[in-house]
Amino acid sequence: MIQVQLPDGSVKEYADGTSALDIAKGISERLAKACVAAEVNGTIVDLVRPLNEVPSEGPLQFKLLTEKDAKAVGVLRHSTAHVMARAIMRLYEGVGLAFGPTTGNGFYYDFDLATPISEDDFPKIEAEMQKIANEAEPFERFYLDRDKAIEFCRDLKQDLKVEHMQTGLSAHETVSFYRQGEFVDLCRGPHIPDAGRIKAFKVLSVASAYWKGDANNKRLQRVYGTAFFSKDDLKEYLDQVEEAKRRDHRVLGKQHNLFNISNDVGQGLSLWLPKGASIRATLEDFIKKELLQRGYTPVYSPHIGRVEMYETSGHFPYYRESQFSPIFGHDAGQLVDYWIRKINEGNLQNAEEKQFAETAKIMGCEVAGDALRASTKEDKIKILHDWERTQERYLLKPMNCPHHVQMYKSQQRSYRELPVKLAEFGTVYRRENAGSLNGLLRVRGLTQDDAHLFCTPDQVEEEFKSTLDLVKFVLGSVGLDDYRVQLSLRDSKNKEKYVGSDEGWNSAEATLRHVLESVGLPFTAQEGEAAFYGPKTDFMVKDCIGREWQLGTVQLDFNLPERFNLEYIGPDNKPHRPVMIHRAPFGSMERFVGMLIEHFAGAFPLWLAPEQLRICPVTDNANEYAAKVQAQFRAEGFRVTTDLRSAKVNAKIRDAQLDLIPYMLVVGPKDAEAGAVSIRDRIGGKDLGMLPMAQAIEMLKKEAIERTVRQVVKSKFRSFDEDQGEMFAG
RNA sequence: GCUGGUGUAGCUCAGUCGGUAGAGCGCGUCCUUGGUAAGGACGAGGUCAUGGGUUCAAGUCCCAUCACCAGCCCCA
Repeated sequence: MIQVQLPDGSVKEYADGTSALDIAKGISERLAKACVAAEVNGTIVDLVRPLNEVPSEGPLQFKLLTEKDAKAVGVLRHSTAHVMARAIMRLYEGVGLAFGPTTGNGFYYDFDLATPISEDDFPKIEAEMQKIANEAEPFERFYLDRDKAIEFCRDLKQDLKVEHMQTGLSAHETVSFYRQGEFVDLCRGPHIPDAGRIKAFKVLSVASAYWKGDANNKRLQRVYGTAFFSKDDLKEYLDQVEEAKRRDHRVLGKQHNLFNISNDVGQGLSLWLPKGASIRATLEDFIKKELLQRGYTPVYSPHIGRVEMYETSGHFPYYRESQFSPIFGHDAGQLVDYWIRKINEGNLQNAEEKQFAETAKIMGCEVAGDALRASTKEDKIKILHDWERTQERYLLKPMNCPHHVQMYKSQQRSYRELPVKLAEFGTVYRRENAGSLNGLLRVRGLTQDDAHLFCTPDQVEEEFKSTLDLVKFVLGSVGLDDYRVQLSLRDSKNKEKYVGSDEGWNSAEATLRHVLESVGLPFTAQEGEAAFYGPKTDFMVKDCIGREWQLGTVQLDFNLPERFNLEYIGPDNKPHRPVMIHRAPFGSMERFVGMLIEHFAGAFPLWLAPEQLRICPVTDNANEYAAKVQAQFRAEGFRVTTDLRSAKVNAKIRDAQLDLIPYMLVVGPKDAEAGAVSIRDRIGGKDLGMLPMAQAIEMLKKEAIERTVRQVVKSKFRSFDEDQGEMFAG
C-alpha cells in the first residue's frame, strides 16, 4: 500500500502500482482528462507512472497538474521536443539524437545530421509533427540496465546517447527510456500522456551548437520550437516576440540618434549621442541626489591601475582572458609576460627560450640572461617577476573596487566613521568575446553606478537591507516594479573557482539569505552564480512585455578586505577587519539605458525624455513668439526645441509625434495674443487646448518632478520568462 | 572565441544572365504661411565594407580580412 497526501491535507491509501491518473479518475473523469502530469514530493512525474516508484518516507505529497499549472507547460514542451525529433527522423536519414531540453519559453532539440535544416524546411517538419499529434500515440516509459541500454542505443545507431551513458550517466545502474510509436529516446521524463495533447506548437529557428556545449566537440544542429496548451497562448507569445523585435534598442537607438557604436572607434565601445547622453545624465543626476541623502560620498578614480593591485584583488588572475592586455611601460614587458606564461605552461623548448632571452635583452631587459641561466622553473619565474615589478604595468580597470579599497586605506579608520560609503560612476573595460557583444546590452566599456560600503560585521545586515531598499526605490522610480531576486551562491562542487575560506563563504551566504527572508523579498537561490570574491543578490527585473533582465546587484565581500588588509580601530582600541558591500542599482548605465529604450519602446516619460517639449509655430509669423516661449521653458529647466521649418503645422506635429516627443506646444497668433500655448499630448495625440504659460509650466513641471510614468506599453503582455523550476532533458 | 548568415546613398532597401548604380524617406535651395499625423518644384549624395584573384569587362564569380546579425561559449 502507498499513502498519498492530497493538497487539501487528507491522506489516502492506494494499492501498489496506483498511478496519478488512477487517483484522478477516482476523483472525476473530467479531472483525469484535464490532467497533464502530477507533482509528487516536489518532482513532476508522468500520470501513468506507478507512484510507488517515487521513494518517500511517510505519505507522498501529491498534486495533479492541469493545463493551468505553469509547471505543466514544461512537460508539454518537452514532449513536443520528442515529437519534433520523431518528425525529423521520419523526414531525414541518419539523424543522431543529442539533448532536447525545455527552455524558459520553449524547447530545442540538438541533432547530429549531415543535411542542413533551414527555415524553408520548417513547414514540412511542422506538418509531420501535426500528423504525429493527430495519431495521439501514448508516451511509454521503460527501464533498462545501463549495459543493456548502451547495447540498445548502439543498435539504434545513437552514438551520442551511448557516449552520454558511458560518461554523464556512468553512476546510474538503470536508465529510463520513452517510447512513442517507432520513436525511442533515452530520457528522464516526464511526459504528457499522449501526443494528442499537443495542440499549439511552432518550429522557430535553427542554429548550431556543440555536443555538451564544448567547441572541441562535434557540431550539432539545434532546432528551436515552442508549444502551448492553446492556440491563443501561442499567438500571444509570437506577438510578444514580434513586439520585442520592434523595440530593439539598436534600431530605436539609431532611429532616434541615442547612441552609436562605430567601427572606427572599436567594437563594443559605445558613443553616447546628445539624446542618449541626456537620458543617462538625467538618471545619473537622479541617483547622485539620492545617494547624498543616503550618506554616500562621491569619489573619482582613474581608468587604469597597476597590475599588482589587480593581482592582489584577484581580478587579474581570475579574468585575464576577458581583459584587455596590460599596458607595459617597458618595451620588453609584453615579451617577458609571455615568457613567464610559457614557463608556467611547462612546454617551453630550450631553443625557444634562448630566443626569448636574446630578444628581451635586445629590448633592454637586463635580467634576461640571468633568467635563462637559472636552474629551476621557480627561479626563472622569480627573476622575471621581480623585474616585471620594477616596471610600469597598468591595466585598464576591469572593476572599481580595488580603487575604492585604496581610498578606504588612505587614512586610518575608526569604527565611529563606519560605514564608509564611496560612490562613483566608474567606467570599466572588459574584453568581452566579439560574438557576445550586443548593442548597449553587452559592451566592452561600461559605466557602473557603483559604490562600496565598508562596515563593521555588526552593521552588515542593516546596510545590506538599506542597499536592497535603495535598489527597490531606484527601480520603482523608472516604473520597474516587477522583479525577483536571485541569490547567487558559490558552486559547492567547484570551490577552487573562488577565493576565501569556507567559513567566510558560509557566513556570507547565510547572511544574505537571512536578510532576504527578513525583508520578505521573493528570491530564488542559484548555485555557481556567485562572484569569485563573494555571493551576490541580483535583481531580475521584468519589463513591460514580460522579459526578464538582470540589472542591479548587491554583493557581500569578506575577501577583498582580507586581501588588502583593511582595518578599522574598534571601541576596544584594537584593529578589526571591515566587511565590504558592493552594489550597483542599475548595474551599468549602458545596459540599463539599453533596457529602458526597449521597455519604453523609445517613448520615454517626460522626466527622462531627451527632448521633453517641441514648439511647433503655426506659421513663420509665430516664430518670434515661439522663441519667447522656448526661452521661458528653458529657464524653467525644460529640454525644449522649436521646429522652425517653413512646413505646415500638420507636418511639424507628425514629425514630433514620430520623434516620440512627450508634449508639443503649438503656438500661433491666438496664443501669442493670450500669452498661452496650445498643448498636444503625444499619448493618444490629444489636443489639450490653450493654456496660459504659467499654468502650462506648472502642469508640466509637476509631471516631470514627480517622475510620472504615464504609459509604458499599449498591449497586454504577460511574462513568458517564468522560471519553470525544472528543466527537462531528453 | 566558435558555427552559419549578411555587408549597395545619412536611413530602409531594389539591382535579372558579369556589360561603369536605382527607389522611398531624410538632407539642401526655392515657392508656399498653413491651428493638431505628410503642400509643391528642383537639387546634392555612392571607390557597391576592405584587400587580392578570375575575366576584354566584377556591386554581381572566387579567396582572405574586417564589421554586423543569429545561435553557442562567456559575463567580476
